[in-house]
Amino acid sequence: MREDRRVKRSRQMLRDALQRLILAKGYGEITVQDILDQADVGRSTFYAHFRDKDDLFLSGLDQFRDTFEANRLLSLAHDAGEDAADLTDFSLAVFRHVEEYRSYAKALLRTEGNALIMGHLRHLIMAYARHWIQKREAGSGLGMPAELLAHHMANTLIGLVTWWVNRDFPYTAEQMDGIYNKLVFQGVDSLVHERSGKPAG
Amino acid sequence: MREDRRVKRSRQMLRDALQRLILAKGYGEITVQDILDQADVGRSTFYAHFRDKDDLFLSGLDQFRDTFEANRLLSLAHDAGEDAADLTDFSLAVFRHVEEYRSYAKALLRTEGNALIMGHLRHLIMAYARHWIQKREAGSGLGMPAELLAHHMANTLIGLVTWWVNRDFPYTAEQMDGIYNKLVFQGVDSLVHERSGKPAG
Amino acid sequence: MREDRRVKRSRQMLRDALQRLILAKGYGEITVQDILDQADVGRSTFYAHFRDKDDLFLSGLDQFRDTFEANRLLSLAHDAGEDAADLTDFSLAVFRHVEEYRSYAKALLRTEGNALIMGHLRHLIMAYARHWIQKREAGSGLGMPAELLAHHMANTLIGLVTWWVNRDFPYTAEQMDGIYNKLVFQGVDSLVHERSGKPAG
Amino acid sequence: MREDRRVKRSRQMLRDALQRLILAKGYGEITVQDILDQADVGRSTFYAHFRDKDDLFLSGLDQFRDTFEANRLLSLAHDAGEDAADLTDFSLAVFRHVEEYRSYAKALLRTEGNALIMGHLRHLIMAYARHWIQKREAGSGLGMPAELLAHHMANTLIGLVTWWVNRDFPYTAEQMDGIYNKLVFQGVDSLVHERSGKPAG
DNA sequence: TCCTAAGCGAGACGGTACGTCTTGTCTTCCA
DNA sequence: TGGAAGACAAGACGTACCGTCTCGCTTAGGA
Repeated sequence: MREDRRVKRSRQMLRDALQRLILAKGYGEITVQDILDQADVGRSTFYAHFRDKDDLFLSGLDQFRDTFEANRLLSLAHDAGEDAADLTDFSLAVFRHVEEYRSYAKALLRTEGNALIMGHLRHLIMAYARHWIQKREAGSGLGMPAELLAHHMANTLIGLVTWWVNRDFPYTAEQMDGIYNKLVFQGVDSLVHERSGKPAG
Repeated sequence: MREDRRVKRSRQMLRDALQRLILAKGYGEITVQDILDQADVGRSTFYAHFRDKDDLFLSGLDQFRDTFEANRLLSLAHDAGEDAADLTDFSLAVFRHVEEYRSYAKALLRTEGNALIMGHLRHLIMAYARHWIQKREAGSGLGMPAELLAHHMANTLIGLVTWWVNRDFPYTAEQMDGIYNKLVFQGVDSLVHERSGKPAG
Repeated sequence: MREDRRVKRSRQMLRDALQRLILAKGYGEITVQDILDQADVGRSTFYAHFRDKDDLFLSGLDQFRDTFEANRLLSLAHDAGEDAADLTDFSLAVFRHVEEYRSYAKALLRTEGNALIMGHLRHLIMAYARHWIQKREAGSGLGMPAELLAHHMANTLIGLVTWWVNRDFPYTAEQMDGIYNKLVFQGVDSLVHERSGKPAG
Repeated sequence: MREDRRVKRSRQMLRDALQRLILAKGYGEITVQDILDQADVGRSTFYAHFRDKDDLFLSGLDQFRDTFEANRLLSLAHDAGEDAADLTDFSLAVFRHVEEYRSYAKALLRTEGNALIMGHLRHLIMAYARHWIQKREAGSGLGMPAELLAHHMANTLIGLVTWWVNRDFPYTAEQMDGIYNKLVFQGVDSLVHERSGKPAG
């Protein structure tokens, strides 16, 4: 009976239901019963597959990440010979991805913060940041732990995305990525001292 | 009968109870009943004074902020003629304050995130950031909204504090403040002495 | 706040609700939620007062017993000088009581058996039986443990009542009591006028 | 696949599993899932063969009855010419049978009452009682319906067995049968008026 | 000093959601 | 292709908290 396809179906129906509900009322307001009704699934089925609402959400997030990753690598396929998993590409991909799913992103941030997703996202982003740092670090001290740096880079990206989403996307993804790079790599001083008109498009 | 002094006493007992409980089990695990027991106060009294647990917590936070602010200004009293409320001083004061209340800070961060306090803190810090920005901005465009910048500066400070607390204070407050200033004002590039191949966003 | 009268009221409302429901659908089919709805009481209130449905039912049974006992003694008040709590009177009182609450009795027996009430009833009746036995036993061995006898007398009463109720009361209470006395005290042989060939066990 | 022998095997495995579980935890505490696990059988298999737990139990009971009946007749084989199915013989056979399976009997009575088995047993016993009554009744009125009498005779037997089992078999089967006959046929009065030492063995 | 409105503790209450459990049906796989 | 495995819907259970409420007792501050 290996891998009954009903199982996969149930799990997906639950994920879809949750997603719909997030758009409709925001993550925090959703009860397990809501999900059950929306997915037309029995209570025991839910708990057979997921520990709780967060677990379900995270499982969706994993799928999301896979999709994101696939898209990102695909879009960089032509970039042969180069290391595709560069942080820059990564941050831009993040902004673009968020832009693509704007309404979902807005719904997720409805409840200011959502420690769950933020923690998860940070972990994910930090992996890329660590990678980038390792490449640059070679032979030279950083003056601070790589971990702290990775933490900072991830935090900044998340912070900008949050701001961007909450303000209803006042810039393009490319502009946001420009801002991100400036803030993280050059710092605030570079803004004050230079005469700059607009963030580089 | 206005301003029965029992009122003030009840409120303070509740705040103290919450604080003790935060140290004991972390904010998230505390129930209203816990607070009632700890403060030896009736349920109706609690709800007469505070809307809910968060409200009580925030009321404590306001007190905290006042204390913090008083201390900070006091410690800068000698600094006559200068604007004491400078951001630099501010960030250092934050690190020092957190250091002073390390166990409380750790307890608060036990539940990764705590959107409530973080949101509140960000607002507070952003006020200082806005002030700083206004001073530097004079006459020169920033290339991005001051609000975004303030957001970033607050976020970074919060991020560093969080990292610092979770890693159990591996640096002094002064070192952390140095890191903060470097990351925010000079950016990551300044750390990497070999010119990184980072292309302009 | 001693003996908050709300408490008594809640408990009584729950008991009444259960009684109504027993009449309506039989004990076995009733869910806690049914009771809550019927009594217009919150779930937590229910569980604050009773462990579960059976507990509620038994609490009602206790009331019932008190009423029964009060009535019985009252109706025997004139019978001065004699011991009113005689088993004979008791069995008749039982039949009469059951007759008075016929519909309730029928509802209770809907689910053949109901070990809960039967066990409880047996205990109650055995108390009377023990009393009767003690009076007769004086000085003469019974040939078997008094407990066994009490058990038997109670069982027989319950059995007759059950049969009577299930057959829809084909006799009067007085007739049933006569049958009960004959079966228990004289035995089956007394019914069969031809001397049966029954060999001694 | 005529009468697939798997079918018979499955049915027997389920019956055995139930029996083991009854000994282990008492009938009432057993869930269908317990049986499935114990029998190492799938859920659908169970429901393919039995309506529910009671059905399975009853099917085992039928087997049991057949065994009982076979034994009883066998042990009376020499008694040619007489009607072997006499009630007296029957009651004694019951006590002996129960004695033989004492641990199983105890397990079954763990949950005071068990309306299911009791109802079933009563039906069975009543058949014998009816038979006995018919023989004695010839030509003489009983003063009460034969059904009621049969009910009473069955009830009493069950009651005694229950008491016997719950008290851990304080008498021999023969002694119990003596008590049974005395209580049912002579009645309680006979105990009080006669000077008797011990129930007739 | 009295007395009176408020503050207060105690905790009952209705309500909501949870995660667990068990049942009997239904779908899929496999021999 | 028919039987076994087990996924599933349904829904009851008892628990945990919440925020509202109803009590009487105590107590402070104005008369």
